[in-house]
Amino acid sequence: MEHLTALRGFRDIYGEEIERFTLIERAARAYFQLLGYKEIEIPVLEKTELFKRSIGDTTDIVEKEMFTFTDRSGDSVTLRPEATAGIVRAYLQASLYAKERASRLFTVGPMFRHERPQKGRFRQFYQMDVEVFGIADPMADAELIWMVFLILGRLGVTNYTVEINSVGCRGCRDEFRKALVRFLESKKEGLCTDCAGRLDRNPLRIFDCKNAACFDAITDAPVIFDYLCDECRKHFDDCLGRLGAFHVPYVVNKRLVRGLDYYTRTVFEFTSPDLGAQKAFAAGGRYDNLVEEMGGPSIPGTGLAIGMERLALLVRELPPGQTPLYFLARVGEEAEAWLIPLLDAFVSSGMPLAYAQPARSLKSQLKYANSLGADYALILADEEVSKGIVLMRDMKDGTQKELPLDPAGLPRLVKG
RNA sequence: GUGGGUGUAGCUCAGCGGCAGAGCACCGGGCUGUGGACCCGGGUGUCGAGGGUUCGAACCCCUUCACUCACCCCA
Repeated sequence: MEHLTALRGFRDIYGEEIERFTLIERAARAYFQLLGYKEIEIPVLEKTELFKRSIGDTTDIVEKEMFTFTDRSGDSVTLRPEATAGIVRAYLQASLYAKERASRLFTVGPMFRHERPQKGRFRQFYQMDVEVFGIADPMADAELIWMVFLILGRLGVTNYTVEINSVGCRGCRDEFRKALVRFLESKKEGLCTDCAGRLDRNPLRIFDCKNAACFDAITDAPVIFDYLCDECRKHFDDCLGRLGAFHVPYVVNKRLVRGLDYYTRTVFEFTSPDLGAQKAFAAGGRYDNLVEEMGGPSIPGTGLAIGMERLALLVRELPPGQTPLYFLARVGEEAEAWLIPLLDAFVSSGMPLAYAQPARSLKSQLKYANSLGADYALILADEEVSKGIVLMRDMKDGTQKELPLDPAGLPRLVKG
C-alpha cells in the first residue's frame, strides 16, 4: 500500500531547520520587544474579499496564487497569502487607532500561495510580519529596516544588500503612470505577451519582468523616482538620512517596485546572492492609503515581512548546546530500578539525562551515549547498586570516579 | 501554468539488457563491565508506480506520480 505524503509545496519542518527557525525567531523577538512591538495572532483563513481589496484585484497573487474555496455555508474564503491584510482588518476591528496614537504589531506564522515550488519557495511558508500604524514620518520606515539589520547582525548573516526606492503617493504615481504608458505604447512591439497585457492593467509591474526583451524596452523608460512630488521626495531623502544615522548600508534601486498594489512611498528589499532565484528574504514598504481603503480612518502604515525559510538558508552556524548532557547506562535488574528515581531527580534539577531503551550491553549503551554527544555517562550495574555507588565517566577523556548512589544529591554532585 | 534535471538500502550514490551493489549509518562480535580509533561478520531493498518490448528489464519504450532547479511570481 502506498503511504500518504504531504501535499506538493507543503512540508514538514524538523531537525536542524526548525532549530534555525527557533534561532531566528528568538533573535527577532528580542528586538521586537526592545522597540515596543506587540505580538498579535490573526486567523489563517479570511474572507476572500479582504485580500482582493487590500492586495489588489489585478495582482498575480490574487489572480492565480491564492488558496481560495467555498466553505460549507457557501462563502468564499482564502488561506492568507500574506499577513498585512489580516492585521489591518484586526486593527480596524479592534479600533486600535482610537486607543493608541501609534501601533507596533508583529505576527509569526504560515502563509499560503499556490505557486510551483522551487528553492526557497513553498506553498505553505512562514513569515515574521511587522507593521507600524499611525506614523507618517519616514522614521518608522527607517526603524523597520534598521531592526532587520540588527536581527541579521545578531544571526551572523552578512552577505546581503538592502535595496530601497520610493513608489510615490497617489498624486505622483498617477503622473508617472501616464508618462510610462505613453512611453511603452511606442515600444509595444518589443514587449512579451505578459507585459503587453500589463500595460493596461498594471504597467508598473513591467519593471519586474526578467524577460530580456522587456528589460531592453524599459532601459530608457521613465522611472517613478523622477516623478516624485516634493513631499514624496522629501520623505525619501529623510528616510535615507535616518538609515545613514543608523549606519545601515543601502543601495537606491530606482526600478524597484513591489507586487502588491497598496504600497506608497518607501519600498525596500533585503536580497542575498546565496539564495538562488528567489533572492529576496525580507521586504516591505509603506502603505499610507490602505487603512482608509479598507474602510478605516486615514491612518498611515508601514511594514515588512521576513521569509523564514529563506532567512534560515542564510543562517550558517548553529550555536552548540551549552548545558552538558548526561547519560545513564544501567546493567541488570537492580540497576534498572534506579532509572526512574534518577531521571526524576535530574529533570527536576533542570539537567538533561538521556538513556537507552531498552538497555542492551554496556558497550552498546556507551556507544549510544557517544552518538548522542553525551558529556558524562553515569554507569550503574548491580554491583554498584550493592555498593551504593554510581560511576561517572567523563566521555571526553575516559576518566571515571565513584559517586554515592543518592538521587536527591546526585544532580548537584555531578555538576562538580 | 511552462520547461530542464533526478527518483536504486535509513542517508549519499554507482550500476544503464544477463545473480541487486559501494561508502556512511545501523546491529552483533573481537573486549561475556566501558564509547570515539581499529579488525571481523551481518544487506536491512515492492530499483517511485502502472503498462509495453524482450528468452531475460533497475537499465529500452509509453503513461503516471513525486522531488528538484529555472521561467512566472514573490518572503
